[in-house]
Amino acid sequence: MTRFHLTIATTDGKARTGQITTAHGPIDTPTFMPVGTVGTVKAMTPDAVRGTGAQMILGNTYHLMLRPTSERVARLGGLHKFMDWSGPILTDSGGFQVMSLAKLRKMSEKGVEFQSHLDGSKHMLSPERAMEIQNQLDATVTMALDECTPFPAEEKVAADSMRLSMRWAKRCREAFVPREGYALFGIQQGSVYEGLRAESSAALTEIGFDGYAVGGLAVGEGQETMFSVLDHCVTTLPDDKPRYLMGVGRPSDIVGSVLRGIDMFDCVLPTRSGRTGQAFTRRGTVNMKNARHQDDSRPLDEACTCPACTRYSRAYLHHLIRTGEILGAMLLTWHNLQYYQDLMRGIRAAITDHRLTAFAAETAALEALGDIDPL
RNA sequence: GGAGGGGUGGCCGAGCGGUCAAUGGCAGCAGACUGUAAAUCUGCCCUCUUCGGAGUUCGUAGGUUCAAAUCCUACCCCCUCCA
Repeated sequence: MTRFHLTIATTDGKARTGQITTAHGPIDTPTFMPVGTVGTVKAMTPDAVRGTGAQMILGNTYHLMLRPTSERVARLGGLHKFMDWSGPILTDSGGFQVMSLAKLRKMSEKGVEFQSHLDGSKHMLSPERAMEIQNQLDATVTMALDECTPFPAEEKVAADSMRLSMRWAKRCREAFVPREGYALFGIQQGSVYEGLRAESSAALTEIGFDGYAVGGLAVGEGQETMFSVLDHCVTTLPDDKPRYLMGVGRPSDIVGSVLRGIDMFDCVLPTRSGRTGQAFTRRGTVNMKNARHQDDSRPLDEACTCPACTRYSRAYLHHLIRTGEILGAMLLTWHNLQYYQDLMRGIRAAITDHRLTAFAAETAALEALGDIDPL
């Protein structure tokens, strides 16, 4: 039987490395999940995504609900089959769109009424409906519907928002249909307030979830603040269940968060940046749009094994990005995802070797260098 | 040879007496991007600047006017049609 569960192999301070067992295969933690909002990791084939070492990807309730609709995906055999991703899939609940599409939705106790950004049609997303959609998508990990509280938020506002998310979390738990190897994650909110985060943890733990996410961070508060929030809010979550920091982040954000007890991450940064010309490398973050790469015959990252680095020059990658060619977006996305997965492998090895603190310092120092001229 | 049309900042192209250092677009130079309304968005883009401004621009040379990219004259180029 493939019961959904986390097995911790080694710990290093608050950090842990191990494996999550799911109905769709194992996930080595800490893990990074590439974002595939509308049923595709943009500019990548599933094989390529898998090839970088990614084991789990994200999909999105809101986007797939509108198009092609969860009912259609279900009819076609579920999201795994539909997009040819046989591994685990986690679907966000639409909670982030509550924030990012704030102008296109109305909140009530019942749920969120979205006005489609595609055609203006109205769609009621209640906790129950969010569970139904994610079930139809056949998500391995279903996320509870929450409100991603914007930053900054007054304590009273953050409290009201968090408590609404907790009431919704309970309704999600009740509506969720348990299946072997599948999971439902609750999402902690509370903005930057320690008391609210603790209250949220207690509420979620009381309800009981298969995993716990930390939401509402990396929304403009800055790394220092995010880390100080994580310092107190992560350990209030059960330590025998996966802990997922939603929407994070830069390499240094990820390592620093692992150091504070996080097991799972997702972020659009490697894919979006890949499409807009920014590459993460072992020599700093490089903007491939810059004219200084025009005649550079060297590889983007000499130590990287991805096709962009092993088969092409910086000059060619620069040319592709410059001319807006699709291949440029593909190659840089590929590279960034490879870099992120290499980073996660490095993190896991560092935990195993009990040297994550040093590893984190190196990552942060590298990022602080910024866009240096490498090699 | 005749009749028209036109020459505007790297390119294309608005403007047609003052509110014009001159709309836009492209190219160029940078920046941003954190549960994706993003192959997107933002800034700069004549020269100098203490960023308040200052100085030179709209084919060339004159002229009219308080004021000209805009009106007049001459000249130099370019395009279209006719012969």
